[in-house]
Amino acid sequence: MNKKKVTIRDIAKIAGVSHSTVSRSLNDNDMIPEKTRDRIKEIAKELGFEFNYSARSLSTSKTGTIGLIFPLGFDDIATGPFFNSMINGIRKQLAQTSYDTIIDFPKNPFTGESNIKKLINRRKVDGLLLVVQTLNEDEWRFILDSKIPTIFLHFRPPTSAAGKVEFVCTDNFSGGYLATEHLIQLGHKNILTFTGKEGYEFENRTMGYKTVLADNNLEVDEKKIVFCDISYDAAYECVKSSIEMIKQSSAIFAQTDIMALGIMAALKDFGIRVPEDISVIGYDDIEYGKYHTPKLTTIHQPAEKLIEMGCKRLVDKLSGKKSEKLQKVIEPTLTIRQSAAKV
Amino acid sequence: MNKKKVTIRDIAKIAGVSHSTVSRSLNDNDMIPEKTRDRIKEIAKELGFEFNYSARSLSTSKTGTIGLIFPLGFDDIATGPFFNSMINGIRKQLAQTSYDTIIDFPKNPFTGESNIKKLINRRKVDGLLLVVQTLNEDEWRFILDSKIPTIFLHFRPPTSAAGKVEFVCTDNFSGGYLATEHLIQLGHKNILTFTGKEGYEFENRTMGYKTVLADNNLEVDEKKIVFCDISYDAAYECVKSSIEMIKQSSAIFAQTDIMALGIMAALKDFGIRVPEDISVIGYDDIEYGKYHTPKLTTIHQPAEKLIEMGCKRLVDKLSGKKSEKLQKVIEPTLTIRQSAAKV
DNA sequence: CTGTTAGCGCGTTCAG
DNA sequence: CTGAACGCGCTAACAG
Repeated sequence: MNKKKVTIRDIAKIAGVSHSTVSRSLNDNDMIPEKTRDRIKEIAKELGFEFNYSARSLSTSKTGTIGLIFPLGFDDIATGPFFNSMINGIRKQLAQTSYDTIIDFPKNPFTGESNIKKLINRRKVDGLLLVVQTLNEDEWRFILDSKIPTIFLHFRPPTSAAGKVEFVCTDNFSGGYLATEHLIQLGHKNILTFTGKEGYEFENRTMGYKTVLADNNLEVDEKKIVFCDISYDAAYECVKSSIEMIKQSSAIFAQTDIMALGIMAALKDFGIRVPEDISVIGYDDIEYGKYHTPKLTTIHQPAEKLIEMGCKRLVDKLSGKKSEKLQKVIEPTLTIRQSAAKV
Repeated sequence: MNKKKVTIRDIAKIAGVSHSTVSRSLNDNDMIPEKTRDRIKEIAKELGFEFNYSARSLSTSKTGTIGLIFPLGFDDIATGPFFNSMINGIRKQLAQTSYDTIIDFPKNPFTGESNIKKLINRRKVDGLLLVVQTLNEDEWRFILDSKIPTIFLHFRPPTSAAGKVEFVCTDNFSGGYLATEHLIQLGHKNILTFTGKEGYEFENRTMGYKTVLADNNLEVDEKKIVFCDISYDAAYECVKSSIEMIKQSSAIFAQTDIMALGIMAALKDFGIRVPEDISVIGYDDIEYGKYHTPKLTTIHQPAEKLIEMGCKRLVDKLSGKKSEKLQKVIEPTLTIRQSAAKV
């Protein structure tokens, strides 16, 4: 068979034209009469020809691949499901284009080297999709200087840089507000929240929690904000250490679904029923929430929409297609199931 | 700043040597005295130089990237956790090398095009890591003809091709045997198994189940093999439709952990206690199994080991390092927790 | 040991 | 409309 890689010159020879004619035909250049183009495409197809992207990149400076920077450490039960479905969503979205996807951690976990800089320097990608929380000064300068099209997905870039950068993320303040408001509307007055120890998204969710409390003339008690690692286990343990306070409350706003699951497991061990004795609302809307008993009421992050917008915009930029600058905060929505009930 | 990409010629000019000397130095060619090499490397580092991989590939035919073919549809609760941790394990393993990773579905979900062929044709990768169940004739020929180094991970290549190909997978027969044997040792005689409707891995697990039953002079009853979709929901429903048979059994071998979880949820709704009334053993050892009540007894798939072996071997092949041909079936192990008990 | 000279495969002027 | 010629950045003979 065709063991040797076929090049445009091979096609040229067969077609009896020069290799530039082949190049033009395959790139749909109007200069070449359609008849010739078709004939050449036909031959190319028969030979199973595809451009050699290395050669092509060298002369066009376009690689035809997008760099997806995606964090490490999300294979655990803590944050896994959400990010897992996110990565698949991105892959699916990109599969609709002709771009290939290089996936990398933000930093090399062994050397600490910045993969963003690496990919740019090696000229391996045309654009970047960043699912990262932070970037250091160095990386910022690099991205900006290199002018490489870049979109932040899910995480919001630092406000100082927000103007220069494109992003699409969800409104965590609004999500926190929404979750707590739902609890209030169910008649709850004494509401605890379990939040993460770090990360602006948690700060914002907590801010939403506080705000809606104040808006409804309910007391905001700092003690009711329980800081805890965002794993199932940690949430489980936190319940134990906060059990007295919990017994005096009628509802808990868990700032991740996984925490909600850990909380509910611990509650069960204490003989506290959900939602009869206490209501629980989560955040993320991971698939598993639907299968839990009781089914988890939660805040839905519109990840699909976010991914679609981000990927489309990046591809538009890369292909020179005009579209609006993307700087968008999407509103999360409330998904009512069974774990939160009237007081 | 250095807005323009720096090339080896720029370095050459600064160092007062020719560009080939720079190339040789940066590639650690012994011909160049170490002193010169160091000086040049120093300059390169200061300028933040990295090779332009397109150019490099064009002359060496090496891209410095590995293609990871990873299936679609594993973002769900059904099979998600296992494959999710697998993808992260591979990423981590590859991060220890200087290879970048292009990730792709086996086929483009929209056009149906083979991404394996695409990546090879476009000359985008040096080697392939295949986490796929099947390959069509066309793809086989392509891989073989192109002589691109390829390793099958997790899934075993069709036996007809097993000789020509390198792979590392786990022994599903042995896993099925192990799981059922554990149940037998606990004194169970009437054992059901919930298996998937398709996939050789399920066939083999079932074969292991049957074999150990026979080895222990226990009846093999085809009715006790419950075929069901491998999702949580499907398993849940299957329990309902098989409830009479279940009531006459004392143990269930669920061929995935997720099915085990669905089964246990359904059992609970029927007021059947695990493991007091019935024992359940799973397969996969997903993280969540540890958090379930009761904690799930299951078969552990040595994914880390498999990944390490596969990635190392591929990198060895790519770098020309001699190492043994990889054609290995790894034994799974039993992880005893709480969901299976003495009869 | 080092510089010069060819390509690698493709895109792109620039003539014709 | 089409072909010849050059260059992208790098590696690899081939001389010196």
